Amino acid sequence: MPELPEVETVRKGLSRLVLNKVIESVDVFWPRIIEKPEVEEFKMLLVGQKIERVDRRGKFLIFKLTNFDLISHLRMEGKYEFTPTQKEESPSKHVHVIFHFSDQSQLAYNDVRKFGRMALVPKNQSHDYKGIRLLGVEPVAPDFQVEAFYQQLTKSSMAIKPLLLGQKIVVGLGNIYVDEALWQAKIHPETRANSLTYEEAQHLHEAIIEVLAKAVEAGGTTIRSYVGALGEAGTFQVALNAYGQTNEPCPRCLTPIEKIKVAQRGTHFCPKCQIRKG
DNA sequence: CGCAATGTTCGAAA
DNA sequence: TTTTCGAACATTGC
Repeated sequence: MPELPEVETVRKGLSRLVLNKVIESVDVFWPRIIEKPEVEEFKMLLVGQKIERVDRRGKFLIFKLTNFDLISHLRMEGKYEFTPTQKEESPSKHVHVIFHFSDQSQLAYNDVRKFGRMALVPKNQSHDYKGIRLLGVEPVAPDFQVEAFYQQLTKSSMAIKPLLLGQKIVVGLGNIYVDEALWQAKIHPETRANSLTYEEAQHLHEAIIEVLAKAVEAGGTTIRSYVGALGEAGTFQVALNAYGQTNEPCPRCLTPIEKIKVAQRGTHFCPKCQIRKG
């Protein structure tokens, strides 16, 4: 589910449903989900903690608790499922963590591929956490500036697509929205970052902001529909121009969209609009 | 059966 | 030392 727009939608959903809930107990069925501290301590420290706020940094969710920050990354397929009353049935196959609240409601973490991770760190220390510390800027003004963006691009010989997926320059883009932003900016995904002109960087900068902002506004793009999971705004709320449009006509020039592999990721682009030069 | 899937991390190679 | 590349993580569905 998760690129920035989807994570932001989940954040809003959680803010609505679990704010001020007090954790009574925690179940962990797949210990590797918990990065730190060790599982028993993780469960113990969370008892009695109240959820005061839910924040987001890049694609990371941050639960602001009484005495800790609980960091959660959904990776490829992580989902949160809120249940207002205690559940009778045993948790479904792909639920790996359950937070039980004092009012009998509960929040379950479901993740088919088990790639997601959680970590508990001291209060207000999430910015120091390994995965968060080196993140680039949020893709909104005034954090995200063209001049700085262009300067960063000139420093790398990587193809532009994997560079943007790396989250080191600007956060939030994943495989779907990076294809969309590059299509909108008319830049070939394999173009070397340091061969982009200032003007191309400007177009890309604008495209990144617009693509992500529109998707946030629409509540994210859902490819697979999962009933009952937070952040499932429903179906296809954002029209995709490139991603998943293999052989479909480019909405600008009607040339069939092509699919190639770039840095081991499926990559969709228009061979006419997005000419590779660098 | 083989491959691809909304992401990050780690270690090796350059 | 730094940057870049590819494999690994785990499961499902086409």
